[in-house]
Amino acid sequence: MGILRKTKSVKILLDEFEEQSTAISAITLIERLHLKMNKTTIYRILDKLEDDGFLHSFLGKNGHKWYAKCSGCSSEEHHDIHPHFQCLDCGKVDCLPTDILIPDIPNRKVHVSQILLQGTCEACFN
Amino acid sequence: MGILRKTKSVKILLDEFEEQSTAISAITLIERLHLKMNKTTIYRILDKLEDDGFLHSFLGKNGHKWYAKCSGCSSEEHHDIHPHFQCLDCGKVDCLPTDILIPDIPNRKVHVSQILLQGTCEACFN
DNA sequence: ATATTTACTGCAACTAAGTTGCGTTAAACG
DNA sequence: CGTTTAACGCAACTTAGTTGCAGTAAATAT
Repeated sequence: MGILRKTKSVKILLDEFEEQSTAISAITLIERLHLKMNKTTIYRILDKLEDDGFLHSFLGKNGHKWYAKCSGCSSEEHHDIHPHFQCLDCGKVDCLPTDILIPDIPNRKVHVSQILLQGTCEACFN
Repeated sequence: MGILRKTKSVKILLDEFEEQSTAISAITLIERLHLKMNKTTIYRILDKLEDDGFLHSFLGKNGHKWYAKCSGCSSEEHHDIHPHFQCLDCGKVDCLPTDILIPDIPNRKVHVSQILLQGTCEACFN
């Protein structure tokens, strides 16, 4: 049901995503903010921000949860199904604007696609 | 370092994948075989069968580990990077022969791609 | 066929990400 | 300022997967 009150904790988390355009894992946030708030709070707020269409989540390598800002989503619909790129050197995860074409598959209907690419990122490439 | 001895447990696990062409999650195998072997053994054998190039693994929804037979892989190289399809109705997961084209991404080098499609499968479609 | 070696197994205890219940705190609003 | 209740912190839990170690059983040698 999304965020109802703009608490101190909510503001702190929003700031984290404002400062950084890359995706952030729940684990990273828990480490980074453990003096400021409890991990339960972090998970609950992330959940709600996702419901609100402010963040979207996906699973990185190891099946751990990552969050990144949405662009143009609402609480009604998430329409930012894009691939994510995780750098195997520095671990950074970005959203890729690139669209990957999912071909039609006979007798199946694809609703969701989760694409995680792994390799070497811009910064680590040089 | 792969399988060295063809034990009873190894044979039982190989049979599971022989009988079924779809992917099987580690959790399912643990449930299904808990009278025949310990979960530690299951995880260890699956690991080794993957090293051997007999199985490949990937993460399903929830980040849980799934395994499926390889076709034409060796202990040197896995070259069956294909998309996987998980049915949201029955939960079944298949390997898709379809190739999905990963476009070149400026200043990044893609090494691995993990594509999980979710939707409605053949059987649940009708 | 029996003995020896050591890879493999089972068990119990652990790790770590994420969840739940509940009593307390602090936003929001009259 | 007082009341309401959403949100918080804490501790305890859940569960997938891992680790260490002593005992078992494949494979190989005798």
